[in-house]
Amino acid sequence: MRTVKEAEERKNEILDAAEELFVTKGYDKTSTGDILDKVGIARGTLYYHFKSKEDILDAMIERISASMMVRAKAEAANTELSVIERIIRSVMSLKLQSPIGDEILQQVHKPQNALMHSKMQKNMIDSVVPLLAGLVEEGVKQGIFDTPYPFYAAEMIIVYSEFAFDEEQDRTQEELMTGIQAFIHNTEKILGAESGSLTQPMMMFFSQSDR
Amino acid sequence: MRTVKEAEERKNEILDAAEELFVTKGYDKTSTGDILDKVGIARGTLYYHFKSKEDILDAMIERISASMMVRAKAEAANTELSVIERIIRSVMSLKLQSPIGDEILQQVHKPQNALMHSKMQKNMIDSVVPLLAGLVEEGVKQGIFDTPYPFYAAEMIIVYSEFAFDEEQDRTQEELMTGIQAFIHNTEKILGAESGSLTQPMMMFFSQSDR
DNA sequence: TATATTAGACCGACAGTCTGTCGGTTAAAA
DNA sequence: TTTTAACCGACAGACTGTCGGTCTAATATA
Repeated sequence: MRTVKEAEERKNEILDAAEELFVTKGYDKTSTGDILDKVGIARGTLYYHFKSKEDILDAMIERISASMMVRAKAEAANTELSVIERIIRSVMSLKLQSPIGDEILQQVHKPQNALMHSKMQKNMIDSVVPLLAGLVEEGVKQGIFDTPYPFYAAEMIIVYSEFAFDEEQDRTQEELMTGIQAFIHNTEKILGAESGSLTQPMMMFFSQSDR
Repeated sequence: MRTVKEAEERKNEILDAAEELFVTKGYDKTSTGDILDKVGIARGTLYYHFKSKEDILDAMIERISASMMVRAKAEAANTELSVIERIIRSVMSLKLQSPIGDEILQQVHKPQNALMHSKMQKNMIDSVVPLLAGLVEEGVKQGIFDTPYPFYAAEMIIVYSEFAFDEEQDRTQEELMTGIQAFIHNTEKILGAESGSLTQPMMMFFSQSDR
């Protein structure tokens, strides 16, 4: 009746269960008991592998974040595309293809999940900003951007996009459209890019991908 | 042995105690029992006035936020100052003179207090952005700014400043200085202001106020 | 091949803490 | 005297993390 597995395997089983529960029910409302039931293990086993509930959350975020960065880095390294295209694709790779489901992400942004949300956000920003900063620098060298602060330009863009395109912000379709236009406009200004130089590739991206 | 008070008075006593505890110990680590002890009332009394612990948090944030907005609005309405000065002073009034203590705010930004932090942030942004947007519009009319999106310009500036000047970001003194310069630069770009037009009043502000 | 040993994985009862409820009590106004 | 708003504290229910002990499978030993 007792199944023994390699630590890594069990850990992943636990993380799988936790991820689904945290994301559907929320972190606070998921009890360690829920995870126990889902995985089919005893209390002691959970705490043998993780030192606390929050430890599970951290590991889960680490896992998600790592897989997202693989995608983003791949997009950023694709030298066949222009710098602007690479920026758009690597930033978008974080928004769209969420590692989990799709609309489930709405749950992440409920006030209850503040801890999960802020941890994911921090983790994401920490890893994406340097990536984007590199692309911006490249753009500056190529003469298509003009800013003395590539890093902080990247930071401001990422931080704001993280906020503005959160599901939590309940804006109408129209507000969202204006918001996107404004975002593009402001981004061009911050990067010191020519007016409209981002609009074109952006539209192309959106028209080729479904949503 | 039993003291009866007006509901409003008790509520404020509870909020006073909660505010100090939440801010020093953190929201999660403060138990309702702690609040009970501090105020010197019984469990039932607390739940007579507030429907849950989170309800207390919300009320507390409402109270803080309201008092902050009074200051910010006063600065924004002071027509003796230039638009740029009013922007600086109203935004700064949120950062500096925190309604609580000073360095205590560090606590607010620990991961534990994610709920409190995000609620305060959301509340703040919701109320400050429209205020700042008004000032930006005024600047556009006066010809010192140039942007087709005053509201979103304001939003981007506030959201980013909220993030960048969080105590949580542990940056060196030097990084902070470059960060501020970059922030000013980017802000000028977003507002379509002349290069350097923000730097001057900003310096003046910092030199006259101690910190 | 058969048996003993060991270490890592696992179990579940339990202590301790916390939130929110509820029936009942008291002080002060009507 | 009655009524009502404020107050009390015991208690139910839930949850997290701990701990002593158990099992399994790999390895060592005979």
